[in-house]
Amino acid sequence: MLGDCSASGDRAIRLQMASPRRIAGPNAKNRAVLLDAAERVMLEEGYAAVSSRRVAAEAGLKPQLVHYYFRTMDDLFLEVFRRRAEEGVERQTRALASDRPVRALWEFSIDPRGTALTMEFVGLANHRKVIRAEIARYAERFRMQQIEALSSVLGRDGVDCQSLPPVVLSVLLTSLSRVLVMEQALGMSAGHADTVALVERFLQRLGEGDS
Amino acid sequence: MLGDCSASGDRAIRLQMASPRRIAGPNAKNRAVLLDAAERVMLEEGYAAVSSRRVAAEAGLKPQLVHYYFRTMDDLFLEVFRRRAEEGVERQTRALASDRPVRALWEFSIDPRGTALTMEFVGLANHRKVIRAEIARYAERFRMQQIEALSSVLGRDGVDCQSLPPVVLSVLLTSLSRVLVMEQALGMSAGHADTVALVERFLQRLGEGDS
DNA sequence: GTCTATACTTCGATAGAC
DNA sequence: GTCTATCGAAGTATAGAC
Repeated sequence: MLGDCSASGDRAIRLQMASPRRIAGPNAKNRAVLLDAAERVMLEEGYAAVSSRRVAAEAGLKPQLVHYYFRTMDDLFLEVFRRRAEEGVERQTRALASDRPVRALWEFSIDPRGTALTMEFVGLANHRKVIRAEIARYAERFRMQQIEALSSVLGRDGVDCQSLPPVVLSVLLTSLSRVLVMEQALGMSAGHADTVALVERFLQRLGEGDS
Repeated sequence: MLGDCSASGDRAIRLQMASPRRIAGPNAKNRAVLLDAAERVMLEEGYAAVSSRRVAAEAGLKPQLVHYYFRTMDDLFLEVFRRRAEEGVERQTRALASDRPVRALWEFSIDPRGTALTMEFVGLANHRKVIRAEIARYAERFRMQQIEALSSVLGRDGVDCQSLPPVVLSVLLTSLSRVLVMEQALGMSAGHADTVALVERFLQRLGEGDS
């Protein structure tokens, strides 16, 4: 009768507590198509617009397929996030290893696309704890990486480490870039040019002036 | 204090192009109840959770009543925003008029509740242009007010106005407070204490040290 | 002036057909 | 291994009863 559910040959433990429904393998072609579509919708219309139906339409697929490739919408969000976060870690690693690490970091941070997506995820994190945990994990990783790199730079270039600890510089650069990009999205620009100029002067003091 | 929009009598032109459906007057008691409920939901679960059903449940009313008091959900969002924005303008005016204006401004900006709500609206603004326009309008108003007040303070206290123009200070304080609050919401704290300490030192230089 | 009944749309998710 | 048919809940909004 009923009892014999997931019997032999399937000792595999169901880590995902939920349904035994079948899901596509991680390398299926449509997975990437859907991830791209979700990301596009998220950027253009905000996370709230990312529904299975909307994403499917964007990808040119049937809505139900979203649930074949991703068990839940949270799974989809998580994968969109992880993909870009991993890419971000790599880009930041390269930036911090360059000959002008602070400038490279700044230019990387001020890139609107990355920030816009991040802001969407931060919004999403407000009411989805799985997402919040994942974002926090990566954000701390980013900051630690920055602190480490900035420590050696600030020590080397005769900047007063007392009045500007590396961790504070990290917070400052992150804050400025985030808010500048955010305000630009709103159509604001008051004070932006002057603020960027201030950062440029600081970079020059570090010997990382504009080439 | 707030723009008491839909004026008296009924010569009032239907600016809202849409339906002639009847709507409650602006002072009906349940309006405030619903606005409060919407704000609470927005803060606790994010803007995406603010649906007519959810808000009604929070307010202890029937879902359809939301549409009696507010023609559309956007109208509801706008009124929640305007109410707090007007209050914010007043609070900032008082802060900037105090004997330690920069400190008062900083403490006002770093208040989590105000920032959290603002961030929700910024997220919402990504895909609702009516909201975007309204937020931008108020944000510029806030900044202008700050610049004006900071100009006299910076001039007065011997801070080098060349290297730190008032508008840049405004952008800096806004950015720092926004991001600090945002990160706190994610459970992050790395570098926060040090950053706050830096701001404190700056306030001291302005003669606005902690009493 | 205030609220109810209800239409119509879109949502996430599952079961089961190929 | 891949996709379709379909369910039940939740979404916005309107028309009309009290």
